Amino acid sequence: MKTPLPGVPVRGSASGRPIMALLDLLGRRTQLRVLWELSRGPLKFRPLQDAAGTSPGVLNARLAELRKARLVERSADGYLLTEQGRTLAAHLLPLMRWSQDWAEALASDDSSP
Amino acid sequence: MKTPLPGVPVRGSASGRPIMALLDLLGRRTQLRVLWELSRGPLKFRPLQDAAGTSPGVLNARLAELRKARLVERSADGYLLTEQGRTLAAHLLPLMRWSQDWAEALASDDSSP
DNA sequence: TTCTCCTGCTATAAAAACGATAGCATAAGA
DNA sequence: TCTTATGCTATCGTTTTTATAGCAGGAGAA
Repeated sequence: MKTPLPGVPVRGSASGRPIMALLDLLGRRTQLRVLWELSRGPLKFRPLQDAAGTSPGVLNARLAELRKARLVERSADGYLLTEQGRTLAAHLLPLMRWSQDWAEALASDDSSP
Repeated sequence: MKTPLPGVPVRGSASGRPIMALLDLLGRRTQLRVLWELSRGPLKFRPLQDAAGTSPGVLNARLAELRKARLVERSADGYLLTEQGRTLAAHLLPLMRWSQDWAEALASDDSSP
């Protein structure tokens, strides 16, 4: 499948704007998850597959996209975020805190209708 | 389809951890895009459909998920981010800047091998 | 009332993507 | 040589998405 990159039209947007390419790239199944798992350190193919809970075919497709986008590269230790990949992942880390607040808010909603 | 929410198992993770529910929720096609478009202000169904470049069926599914997750609600002006939705969207905004840097880096990579 | 719009969907079918699983080629070790 | 680890590719059934058509309810005009 075509990797969304800045400068080219992507699904749902013909503008080629970088943000649209990014939202399309990250909006593919397990893509955020792969980034998340790699943000903790490099992983080889199978450990990454287990960590992300996906199939080899899908993982391979995601890795190809991330490599084309220069967010991931191979190293002796396995797949590794590039410098760019790390700055992107840095934006994802605060989501962990956010998600905990979200969970609490949903829990209190549920118990007080 | 089952909406991923904190506390329940989601695709690729049985842990029920909030971050996993969030990554699954956001990793559905056009979901980030819908949040992105709504972060600019409320939109009614068809304008939102046009803005996100999607079909009514998918948009309706995404809105249902976002409403179950209490990130979006309906108002007289159309679909609107909740307070929670706005704090999440606030984490997305820096991605615009990041994506521009990314585009520049890719462009200079391409031209200097 | 009847005729248009507009809005917010639902329905359907075909195409694309995904998930689960099997298996293969290569290389290192026992 | 036999086993194990690694990084995939292949296949097939299911799910999801895309594209498009259409409908019900409400507002306003004739």
